Amino acid sequence: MGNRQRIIDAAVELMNISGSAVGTSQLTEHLSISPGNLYYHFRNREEILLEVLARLQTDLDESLELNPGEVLDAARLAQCFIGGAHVLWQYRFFFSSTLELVIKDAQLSQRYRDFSRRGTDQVDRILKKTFKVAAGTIKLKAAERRQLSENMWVLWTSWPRYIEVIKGRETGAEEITRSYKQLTFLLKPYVSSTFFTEVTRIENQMRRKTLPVGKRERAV
Amino acid sequence: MGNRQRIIDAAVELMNISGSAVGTSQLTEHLSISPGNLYYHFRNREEILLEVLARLQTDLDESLELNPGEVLDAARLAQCFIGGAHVLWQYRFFFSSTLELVIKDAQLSQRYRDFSRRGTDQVDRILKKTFKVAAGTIKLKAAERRQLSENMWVLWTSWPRYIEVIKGRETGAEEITRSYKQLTFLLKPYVSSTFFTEVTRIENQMRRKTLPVGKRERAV
DNA sequence: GTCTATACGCCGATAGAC
DNA sequence: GTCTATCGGCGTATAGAC
Repeated sequence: MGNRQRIIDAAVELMNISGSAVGTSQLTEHLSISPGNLYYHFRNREEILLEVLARLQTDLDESLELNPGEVLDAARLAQCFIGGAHVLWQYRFFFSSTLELVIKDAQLSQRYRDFSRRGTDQVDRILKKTFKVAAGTIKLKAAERRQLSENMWVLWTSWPRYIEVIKGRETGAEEITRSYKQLTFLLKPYVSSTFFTEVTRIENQMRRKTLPVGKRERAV
Repeated sequence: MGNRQRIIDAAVELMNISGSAVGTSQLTEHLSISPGNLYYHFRNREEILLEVLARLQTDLDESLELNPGEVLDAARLAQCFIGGAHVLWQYRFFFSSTLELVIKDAQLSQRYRDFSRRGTDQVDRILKKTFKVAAGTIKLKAAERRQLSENMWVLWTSWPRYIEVIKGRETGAEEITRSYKQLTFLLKPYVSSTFFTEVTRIENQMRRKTLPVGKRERAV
């Protein structure tokens, strides 16, 4: 793997550990490369973050983009939310210190706004399909559903760092299940009880799967 | 007002504007005092943040602490959530960069954990009283209510910075109403419709009051 | 309580050799 | 593509005069 990729990986890894203030020197030291090498691959620190954000977008799209005609059952919903939660966990530093990361660069700011908007839209489309298949007794208007989507997006993206700060490190991947549980709880009033039972069943299945195996985490 | 107080105020003010990386030099420059003066009042940067956190706790308690026998109607609930939202807005930098702020100091980390735990508990007590007075058709067990409280706490504290990053600066106080709206939406399924109507009525009242008057904000 | 002066380290970034 | 060497700036913190 080229150094360009390694630098991006290191940025994600170190910022998750130490926070958004991680600098280029720490990256080069961690990778045992020279400052000159880093600045050969990137004009400046913000350009690294632009790449990180692009990768985050790609990774998250993979979990959240639905095929047009696709029918969304509980298993598929779980796949979206659990897959997405993994991605959000991997890039958790970005959501907890967004201002600090983007403040110096107008382009980066705009890209993040687009990213966030897109995320909310994706959640909203998922909810729309969900309610089409498994509507509960309470019906939501489009504006209300949108409100719910935005709440879920903010909660979802904020959850990883919140947990980390509150529970300390070495919490890790088993909290993915928890994130899924908290998120789907917001959905509960608006879906049929059979649908929610299925959603919960998947959660329990997940817990049994991930917990005993232990550290299932990728490079984080 | 003594310089000690002014330093704490400046820390809150500048970190809201520029993020958690604001340093002692920027504080002293902003206040036109010497570095020596700052370090006369505080041993180090973390000690300033400890004071900020203490003030945040005091301010938030004022909005969230209930008298033991107190009955909680919609107006009182709104008072808690709107008053609290003002406080959270004033200290918004703290919730968006908690890790960065707290990571270097074990005491500060612990204090923040306590603060966060206390906040969740306070929200939970408010919900408990609310459901006692205005229970909806869906009943919650204590564990579920707790889940809801934690969701609300994370959403509530994350909301200010989220809005700021997404909508850009100069959004300000009118977003308090929005925060209240998003938060109470989570409550909607679990309270009686008359109670929620009342909650919404207060929101509209607020919007008419705060918007035309414009910048109602205190020193932020 | 407040100041000046200063030590020391880290960070972002560049120049130029290999 | 990668290195060494280096610059200027800023951040935390201290010593000691007033």
